[in-house]
Amino acid sequence: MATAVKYRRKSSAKAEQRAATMDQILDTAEYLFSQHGFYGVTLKDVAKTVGVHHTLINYYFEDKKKLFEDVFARRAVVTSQRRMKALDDYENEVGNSPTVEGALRAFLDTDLDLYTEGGEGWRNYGALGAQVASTPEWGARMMDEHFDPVVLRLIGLLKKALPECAEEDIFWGYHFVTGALMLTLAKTGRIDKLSGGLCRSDDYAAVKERMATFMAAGFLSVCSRRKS
Amino acid sequence: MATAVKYRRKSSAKAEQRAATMDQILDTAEYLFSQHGFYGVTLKDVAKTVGVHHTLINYYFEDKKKLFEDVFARRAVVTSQRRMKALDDYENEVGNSPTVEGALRAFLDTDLDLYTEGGEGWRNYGALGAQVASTPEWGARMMDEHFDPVVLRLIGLLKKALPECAEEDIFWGYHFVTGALMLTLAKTGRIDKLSGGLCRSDDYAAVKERMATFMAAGFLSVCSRRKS
DNA sequence: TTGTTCATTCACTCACTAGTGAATTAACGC
DNA sequence: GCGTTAATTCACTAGTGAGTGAATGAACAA
Repeated sequence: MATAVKYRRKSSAKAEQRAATMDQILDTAEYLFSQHGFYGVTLKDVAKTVGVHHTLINYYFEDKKKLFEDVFARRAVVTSQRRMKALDDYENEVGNSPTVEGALRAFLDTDLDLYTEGGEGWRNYGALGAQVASTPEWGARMMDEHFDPVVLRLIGLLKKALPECAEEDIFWGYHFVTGALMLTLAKTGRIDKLSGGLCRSDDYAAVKERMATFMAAGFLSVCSRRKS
Repeated sequence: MATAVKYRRKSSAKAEQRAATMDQILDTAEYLFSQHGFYGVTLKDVAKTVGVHHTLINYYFEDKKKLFEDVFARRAVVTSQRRMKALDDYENEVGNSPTVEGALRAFLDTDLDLYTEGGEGWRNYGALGAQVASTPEWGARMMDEHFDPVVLRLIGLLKKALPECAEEDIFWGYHFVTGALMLTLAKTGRIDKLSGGLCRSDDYAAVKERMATFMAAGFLSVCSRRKS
């Protein structure tokens, strides 16, 4: 680039305002999309909740679809990187002998912690992700785009932990794991009613306590069965 | 997919015509809702696909919401009763000593068979159910309304099979099971890409082969851990 | 044959949707 | 202070949504 681009220090007031408004829009859209889906939310709904004119959303985000994708992408990169790092750390720790439960813990517990500690925004994002994941329309595509690398990393570790296991069994096992995780993040309140209040949809700690153990046993049983 | 042809059998009674048209509308709506969700489908979309005027849908079904609920309810009763019967049969067979895997097989395999053998309509319904299950808006409510009895029946059996197990563990275990089942029925095509074609989203037989075993081991591991 | 019933369409209404381009307002940088 | 730039709103467009009540026309019952 021959032209000297002048990177002026953005005056804080405007830049801050811009960032703040965009964040508010993203947060609100995230929440509303997580409750009603893409088509169930209008730009006016979002604008009204934020307290700005609805065309401001077109000003900041190309169009509605772009807004949706930006909402999704914003946190996808965070959770993806976090889990990737957790898997790296785990592998560095155990070298060539990972266990199924260890790998699953690196993957699942890291994420569940994020949703536990990340505040309302993260919880809304979880619900959005869960909905996206079970939507044929763009579900698969968006999950692929954002999460394939981490997932394949996990699967690599699982293969190492279960060297005799058929690949299909590992993929189906992973499929069961995501299904369970997604329903957890969906936070629909169903388990609350079903259990008469004994369990709570938003009790990620309870899930963390059980999930990796539960799923690890599942992997082992299916793989050993098929080996014989 | 759906043929836009009106089958006007001269000899058929009006009642038959009525039923046929309503079924076509239900089938089409079922498919479209399963792909795009409630708000992602317009009555015109449905009407156009069926090949009738869009106001005919208001004639047969009070309004859009009622159509959606009718679509959902139509097959909910079938799968619910089928699984209920399977659980009854299983209990009659094994009396007072059910196993976790046995109970899960009665519940899961019966349903997976239905989706395998039931044709396109059932597969669309499965995808719809999966989407509904992870939607906070009405998800929990609709699942509660239609499936609570069977689910509590299953949970009763699981408690019998695991008398020492903490109730929370059983509920969370069931939660994992549904999550996995729902993602299966969602049929998003994600596992296909992820596994490089090794596994196929619509291969319910593959799921049936693994799921009950996998989940039963999960229950056992979590319950035994907590007992100690 | 005729009058009735009912599936189906038609002509509209009213509200709302996403998006655009011009206008306004406030903050910057000089 | 002054011209510039960016945030925000305003006035509109063009199109779509669900739903209603009247009209059509075919089957049916007498």
